Amino acid sequence: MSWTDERVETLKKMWGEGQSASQIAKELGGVTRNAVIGKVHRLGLSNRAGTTGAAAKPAAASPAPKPKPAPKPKPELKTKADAPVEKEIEPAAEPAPKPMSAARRQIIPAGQPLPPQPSANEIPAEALAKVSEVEKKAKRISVMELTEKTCKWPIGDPATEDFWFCGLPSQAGKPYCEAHVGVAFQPMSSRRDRRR
DNA sequence: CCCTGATTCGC
DNA sequence: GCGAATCAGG
Repeated sequence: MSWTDERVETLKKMWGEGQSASQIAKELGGVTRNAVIGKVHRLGLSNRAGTTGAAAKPAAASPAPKPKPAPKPKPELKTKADAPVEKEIEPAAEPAPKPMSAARRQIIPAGQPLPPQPSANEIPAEALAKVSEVEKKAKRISVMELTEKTCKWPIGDPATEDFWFCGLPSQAGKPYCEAHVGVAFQPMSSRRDRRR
């Protein structure tokens, strides 16, 4: 497989959405995550808004600081009719005030306890914030799509259609993604350390 | 062991 | 330019 325009586009899009290299590779097919990562680097778009595994690398001590300008403006591509090019979503910019749709707007019914939904008890505000942030990127997968490797954090009210699972990649063994593990497994004494 | 991205280097 | 192998880390 070669990096056609389309494939590169998909790569950019997904990478921008925060998808992992392996997920992108899987989506594209015919390539491994290494290929994806390699391409990402060659394209100059490496760092994203916070990665999981090993992001920031010293990159050795190369005395050749290469600033990467290359904004790479994209010339308008006009074909027959104005095809709805694409809806580039702004990467981690601002928190975007909850654009909740009417459906999702549904307020929590007082009485029926929602799923695990942390009783907002002693959960660190930052953790909760992280969760709500993550929920925006959630894949919204159905129960059928859950695997050993997807976050099984339920979002919404199971009694309505307004329900889905996070679906983001879960970490080894754990049933939830990083963010949800944070609020799911609160030791006993909430926070303690904090880095970054 | 699962996963993540980063880097290297032969092709 | 490409990407497997390797590295480094969670």
